[in-house]
Amino acid sequence: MKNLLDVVSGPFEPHAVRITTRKRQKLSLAAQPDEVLYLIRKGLYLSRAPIPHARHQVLGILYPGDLVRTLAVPPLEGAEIMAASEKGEVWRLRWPAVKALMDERHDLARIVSDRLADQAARGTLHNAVIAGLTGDERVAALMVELALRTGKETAAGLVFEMPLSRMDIAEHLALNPDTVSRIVSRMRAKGLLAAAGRRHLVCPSFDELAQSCPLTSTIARMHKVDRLLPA
Amino acid sequence: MKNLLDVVSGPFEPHAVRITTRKRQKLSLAAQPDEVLYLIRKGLYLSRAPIPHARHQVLGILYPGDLVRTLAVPPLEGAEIMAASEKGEVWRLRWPAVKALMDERHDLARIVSDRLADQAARGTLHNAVIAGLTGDERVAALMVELALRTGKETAAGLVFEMPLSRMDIAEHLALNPDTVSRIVSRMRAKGLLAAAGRRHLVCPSFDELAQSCPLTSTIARMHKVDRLLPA
DNA sequence: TCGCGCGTTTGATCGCGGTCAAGGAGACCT
DNA sequence: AGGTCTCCTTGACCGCGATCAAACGCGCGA
Repeated sequence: MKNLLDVVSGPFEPHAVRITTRKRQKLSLAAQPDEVLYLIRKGLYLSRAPIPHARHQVLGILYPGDLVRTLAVPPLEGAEIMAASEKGEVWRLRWPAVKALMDERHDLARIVSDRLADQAARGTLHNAVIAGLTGDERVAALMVELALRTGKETAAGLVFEMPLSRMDIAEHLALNPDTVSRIVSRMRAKGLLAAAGRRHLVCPSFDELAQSCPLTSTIARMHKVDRLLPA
Repeated sequence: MKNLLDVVSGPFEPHAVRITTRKRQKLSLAAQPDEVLYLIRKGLYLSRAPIPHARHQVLGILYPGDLVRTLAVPPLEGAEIMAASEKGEVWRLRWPAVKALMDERHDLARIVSDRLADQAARGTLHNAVIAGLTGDERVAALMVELALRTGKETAAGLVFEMPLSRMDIAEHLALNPDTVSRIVSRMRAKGLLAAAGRRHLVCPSFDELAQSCPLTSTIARMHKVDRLLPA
C-alpha cells in the first residue's frame, strides 16, 4: 500500500538531492537564484525564523511527507529549517525541475497543491491554538498532535516522541521556556504525562489528555495522516 | 495592464456564481459535497471560526484576488467568511470545475498554486506577529498592512480603510477589545494615527508608524500586491 | 425630538505568564 | 573521579493585558 510519502517521492526521486541531517542541523530558506522545494523524508523538522530584537520563532512542525516551498514561507531574514530528530532525511529539488515534472503529470501537480493546502490549514489551525488557548491548553494541543503523529500503544499507555526541547516548545507555542517547564511539571503531577526515556513521553490516558485541549477534535482530524491520499 | 485579480478572473468567469455582500454577511465554509473555491473580487473579508468555549477567532484577512479553498481551511466547526467592507463581491466555484480548467491550462494551475502559497506565507507571517510581538506592535502591524493595501497619499498623510471593528481587530490579533481600544487611543495620542471619517484612518507619517512594528519590512514585502504576476 | 441600542472608551483591579536568579540533573571529555 | 556545558526545574517577583463595570457617543427609528 502506498503511503503519503511514497506518492510524492517516486516522481521526485531522479531529480532530488538527498540530505541526511543530525539533530539541530539547519537548512537555509534564504532566497536562492531558483526557488527551492524540500520534501521531508524522515524525522521531524522545525521551520524557524528570528524576529528582529527578539527570540526565534518556530513557525511550524514538519513531518515526513511535508513539502516546503520557498514561496510559501514569509521573507523573514534568517528563516531556516532545523532538524529536531536525532537523524533525518530531506530531499531538495529545484523548482523549475518540479514545474517541468508537474507539466507532464497533472496528478502530481494536484498532489503537490493539495499537500501545500493541507499544510496551510495546519498553519491556520496552529494560529488558532496560539491565539485562542491558554498556556496549558497550548501545551496539551502539542502533546495531542505528537501523540497522534508518532504515538504507539503500550501497556503503560500511548508512548510518543518528544524531540523538541523546552526552548523549542516555547518558541513554537509563544510561551517562555520557564513557563513551559512549569506547565509540563503540572501535567506530570496530574498524571496526564510521564517521562519515558530521554526523548519520549507516555500518556497513560489519551482521553484525559484530549479533554485538556478544546481543539483536540480538529487537531485529530488534521493529523490523521492518510486523509489526503489519491484514490 | 492586467492585475492580479484579472489574471485569475478571466478563466473562472464562465463557471463562477457571483455573490454580492453587505457588511457582516457570512458565507459558510462547512464541508460541502464538492470542495468549493471562493475568489475575492471586491472588498475586504475575514475568515473566522469559533473556538469551543471561547470567542470567535479571525483567522485571516482576505483581499481582492485572494482564493479560499475549503481544503486549506482547518475543519473547525462553524468556520465562515465574513464581509468586512460595506459592499463586496465574491465568486464561488465548484472545485471539480476548477480542476478541469487547470488540466486544460497549466498556467492557470500554476497561478492558483502560487496564489495559495502566497496566502500561506501571509498566514505564517501573521503567526509570527501574534506569537512574537507585544500588543502595541501587533496593532501597528495591522495598521501598516492596511495602509499598504488600501492607503492613498493626501496632504494630511496616508489615508486608509479600516473596515474592522474593535472587536474584529481583537479577534484577529489575539487581544481583547478593551485593550485594542486603549492601544489605538495611545497611538492617536502619540500622533501616529488620526480618525478620518467613520471608516477611515489617516497616518500622518508612515515612517513613524513603520518604526513601531519590528516586522514592517517583511509585511511590506508580502503586501506589495503585484509581486506574483506571471511575466 | 426623544429614546433606545450598540459599539467604544476609560478606570480599577486581577491574574497569567514573563523575567530573573539559584540550584539540579545528565552527557561528555580528560 | 572531577570538571564543564547544556538543559531543565523551581522559587520570588513583576508587568502586560484580561476582566468587570460605568459612562459616553452616535446612528436610527418612532
